[in-house]
Amino acid sequence: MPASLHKVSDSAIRRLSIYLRVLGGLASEGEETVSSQVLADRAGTTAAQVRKDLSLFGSFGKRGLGYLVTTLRDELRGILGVSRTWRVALVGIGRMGAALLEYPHFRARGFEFVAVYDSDPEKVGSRRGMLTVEDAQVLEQSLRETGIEIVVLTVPAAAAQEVADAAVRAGVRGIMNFAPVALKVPPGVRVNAVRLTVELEVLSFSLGSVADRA
Amino acid sequence: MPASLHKVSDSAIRRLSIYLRVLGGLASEGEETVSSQVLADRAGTTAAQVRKDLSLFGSFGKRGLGYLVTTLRDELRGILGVSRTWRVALVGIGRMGAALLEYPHFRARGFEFVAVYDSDPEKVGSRRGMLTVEDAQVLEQSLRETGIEIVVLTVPAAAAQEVADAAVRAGVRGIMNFAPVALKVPPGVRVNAVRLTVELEVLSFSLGSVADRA
DNA sequence: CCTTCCTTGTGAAGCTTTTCACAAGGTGCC
DNA sequence: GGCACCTTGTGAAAAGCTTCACAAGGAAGG
Repeated sequence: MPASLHKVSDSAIRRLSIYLRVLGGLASEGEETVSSQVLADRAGTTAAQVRKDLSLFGSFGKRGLGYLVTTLRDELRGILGVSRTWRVALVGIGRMGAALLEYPHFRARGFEFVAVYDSDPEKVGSRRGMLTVEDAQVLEQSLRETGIEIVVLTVPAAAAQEVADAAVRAGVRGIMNFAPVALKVPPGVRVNAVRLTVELEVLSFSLGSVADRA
Repeated sequence: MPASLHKVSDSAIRRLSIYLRVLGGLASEGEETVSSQVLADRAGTTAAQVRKDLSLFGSFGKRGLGYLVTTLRDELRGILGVSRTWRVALVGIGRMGAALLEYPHFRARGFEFVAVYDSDPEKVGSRRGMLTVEDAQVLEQSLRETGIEIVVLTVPAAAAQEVADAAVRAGVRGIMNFAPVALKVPPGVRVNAVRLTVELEVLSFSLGSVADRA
């Protein structure tokens, strides 16, 4: 029944991450068990979907009772790979980059920024909280030396591919890309794009057509 | 062949938005025509997918030639509802809110912030660029009066549902939600969630399993 | 211990989305 | 004007994802 390597869909993983967030909330409310129905309600999906998603990785529930909140939370952490702390680098420290650097939920969930890069000489050398902005020119070597595996990209679109290439050469395997371009990376490297304008345009489309759903 | 009201999938709309962005780039490069293949490459999808997506709304191409860049761009603007300018309100002006307020791509694509709200007395009354932060208490009435239809939510999770309820009462029909909670809204109101932590956890998962794709 | 009730895990069905493959239509060169 | 070549639009097939429905397992109370 476990299926660690049977390919699991992206949307299933997204939901697991959401379940993990919900379980955190339930745990701090003192709940000990939770049914797939309640989990689904809080996560914005259906009970069947929750059970199916979880069944991709094992049987975590108790029939007649539900799931043990903290146990399931720990299982999900293991599945998602967030029992550990991930060291993350930020490239491009504009307003968006600065906001992400301080974004409390990242650290709370095990993602810690340990390096910041920018190509603007005005910014290089300045402090950002615990960190000093490094020159983007040293990015490749610096990433390689620190063994950082995840990079968050908040650079202008024109620079994004170049930075991504350097990061990949340095051994980075995961990129969270805020720049509005489709990055080309070799197999084995995963890019997750955050397209803020797209999200707004989807809203715009929905508001335009009269028919809609909740 | 046009299918304005045949339900169109969310992912198709997301891709249309991406095509629109790509077409903007092609236009400013002076390209006059583009094939589905080139459009697909730049958008990170396949030629067949591009043609299928476009065919949902009409026949915009010329066989043997491709698509006229500016014409298709204008068609997509119409389809997505961004030929007009959308007046948008921001609720919650922390670091993330401030970054979004200045995010250049929003305005460039026709989304203009025209109001900012926060519940922190320290912030209420302060200026943010052209705008003055208003008290979240007046949000409902103020939104109603200005007829704003889209709201961007960057408030703490605990406050999000309450704010969303007020916005909905004020006639808002589209919400871009950055708070890590699933909002409950009535039919006819559309919520688009931006889950930054989820995106990182998807990366974490991909890096954990050895098998991976580009 | 037995009965009743509840909730999971999961094949199977149903639905949606993507990919395939090719006829049809149009371009541009000769 | 004709021919060779290119690219779209689109049914049909394939793949993927979600929903359904229920047997099986376990809890709780009497």
